[in-house]
Amino acid sequence: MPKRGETKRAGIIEVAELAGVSRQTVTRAMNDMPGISAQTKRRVLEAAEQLRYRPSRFGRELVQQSARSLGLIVSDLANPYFSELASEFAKIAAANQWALVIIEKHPGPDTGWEQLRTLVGQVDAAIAYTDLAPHDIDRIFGSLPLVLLDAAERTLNALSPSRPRSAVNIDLAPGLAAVLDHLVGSGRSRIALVDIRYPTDESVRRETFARLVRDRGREPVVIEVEAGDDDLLVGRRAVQIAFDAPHPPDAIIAFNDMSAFGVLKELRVRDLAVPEACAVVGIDGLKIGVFVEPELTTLRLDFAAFAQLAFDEVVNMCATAPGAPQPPIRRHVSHELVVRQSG
Amino acid sequence: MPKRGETKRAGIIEVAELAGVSRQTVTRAMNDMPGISAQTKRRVLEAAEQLRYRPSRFGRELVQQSARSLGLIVSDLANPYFSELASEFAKIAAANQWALVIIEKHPGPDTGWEQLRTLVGQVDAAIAYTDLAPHDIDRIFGSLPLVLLDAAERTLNALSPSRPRSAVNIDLAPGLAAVLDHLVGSGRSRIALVDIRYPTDESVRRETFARLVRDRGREPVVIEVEAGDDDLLVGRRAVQIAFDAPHPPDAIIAFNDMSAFGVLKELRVRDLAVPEACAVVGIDGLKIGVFVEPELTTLRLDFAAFAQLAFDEVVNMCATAPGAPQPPIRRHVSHELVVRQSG
DNA sequence: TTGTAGGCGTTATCAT
DNA sequence: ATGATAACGCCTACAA
Repeated sequence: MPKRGETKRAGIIEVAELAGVSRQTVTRAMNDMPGISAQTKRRVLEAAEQLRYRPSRFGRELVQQSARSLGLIVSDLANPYFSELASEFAKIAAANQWALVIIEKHPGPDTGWEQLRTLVGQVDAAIAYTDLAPHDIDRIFGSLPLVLLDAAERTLNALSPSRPRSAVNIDLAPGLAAVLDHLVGSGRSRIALVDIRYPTDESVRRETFARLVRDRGREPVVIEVEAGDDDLLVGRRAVQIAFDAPHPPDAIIAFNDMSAFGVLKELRVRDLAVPEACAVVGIDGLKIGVFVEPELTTLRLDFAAFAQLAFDEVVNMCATAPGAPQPPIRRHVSHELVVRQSG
Repeated sequence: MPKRGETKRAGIIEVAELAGVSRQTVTRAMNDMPGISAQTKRRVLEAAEQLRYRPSRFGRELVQQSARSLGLIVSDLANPYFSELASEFAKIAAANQWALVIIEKHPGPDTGWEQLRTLVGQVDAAIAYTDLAPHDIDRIFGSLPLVLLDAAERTLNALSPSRPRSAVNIDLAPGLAAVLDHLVGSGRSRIALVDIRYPTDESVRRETFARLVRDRGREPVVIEVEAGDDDLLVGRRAVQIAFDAPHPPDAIIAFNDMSAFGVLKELRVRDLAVPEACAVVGIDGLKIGVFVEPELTTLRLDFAAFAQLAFDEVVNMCATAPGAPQPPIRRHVSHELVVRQSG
């Protein structure tokens, strides 16, 4: 029964009738299969064209048991961090004949909960970069294979153990150590970290940073900034806080590249030369880091490798028999220091 | 017959048997439908959980005739222009319960032709921002409803008229007129347009620009640059060309924001003050336009409106009966001038 | 080269 | 409240 107003689309049967052949012959023609004469094939394709026939995904996928649709949940695709990552997933997914379904889940308590469930229902596995609570994760994804990206330890530990859940996390310590060596080596003494306060936060960054700085005989400075919609403003705010205080830093490691751009901007507004008066280092290695002046020194994440790890794990989970145990896999990636002009 | 190594996923029948009920009762429990006792429902859900049961999309969609999967083809999702656009599509699609499938088709003759067909087969309609030849469009999309974004007139005219094809194009003239009024009004006399040469190009930009400039009693300057992988370099190259020539411009309208960033950068390298020595105006209105120094004056495109037009047209095409005529719809969007610091 | 039969997993309809 | 039956549209296997 066609829905209101819509006429039913032509099916394989109509095409078969119009072409005067069997359904099977239509299948052969449409899918470039052998065992059909050129003439019959042409007649069938003409009939299909005339009826605007297109094989139904549903019927086809049902019988072929395809299951190659990957959901990627990010908070905001307009954020270059997520779009660069999504771009890598697009390449990897395409190379493996998976469709990549992008789902935006903007931060906030219960924004579009039902919507999310609907979208997730269209997908055979998912990769999520989000700060959803463990409880919500279980409710939304059910027993769908899911790989979490850069999730808080606390979240991971609270996940239902019977569900297929893995994770790829970012290990900040090695990169941070490399930056600190670089900054200390170039004579910086008051090194600050911009740390955005998130509700789900764990302060693990702060502690790692403080330890690493002390290891190098310097005193750590942590600039705490409230999370905002706009990381650019977060960066500017960080500079305001740090430079309105008694002992301003001579090096700033931003929370990420986006906030580093804000740091650069506010320093320029205050006529503080970068890197002479203050070095600035970002985290992520976004492509637009070379757009600004001076070009941003940063800890680059290998997005392609990051995405590949997650994708491999998804495929792995999908291939595991449902009865077999699904030990949650934990993988890690870390950064590489890219020294440019800002530090 | 399960594929190599993989065990068949639990189906509704297994769940029904384990719970000791009929398939229909399982359906009722899984979908929160009425007509089931709380106790039975709980028993069924437990059985489902135990078997890691998840209703098959294929079976479900087959019987429900869903057809709510939208493909978005872009050349490079890591390019902020496309990701900001894609982000709007994600919001619109989600609000209408469509899944958004992102497909990257990087420029180049026959890169992943078969791959593209496979992906397109997973989708019920598509929106494409690409410079594919009309011939390839017909072969790849067949009779799939398709909306082209900012396609060349030549391409549109060559499309097979029997296929459901519409288009939303960008009308540059109104925005360009606004910029020129602004630049002339602030005393600029040698106004240049950076024009990237693409293979499929039509030089329509150049002509519109030249006409509008002459209308205002100034002499147009067109800086032609070969297309490259990197719009930033294109912008820098444009400045090199223009300022190594006898009469450099005092205002540059870049091909897009990304190349405008390159223009800004090269001007800074040459110690030319912006906007004093040379005004710079971008096109697109990307969010990162406020990240650079000085902030970029630009012609902003309303991405949300652009996407909404395309989406509405897709829905419209899908709702049209296959027998009914499908007159190709052509819609247009234009820019709004956003004056910031660079011009 | 072509046709026939069967089943993929689900939901809708109708009967109990 | 629950169950039996019939599609949904397609492809694989086999028969002609």
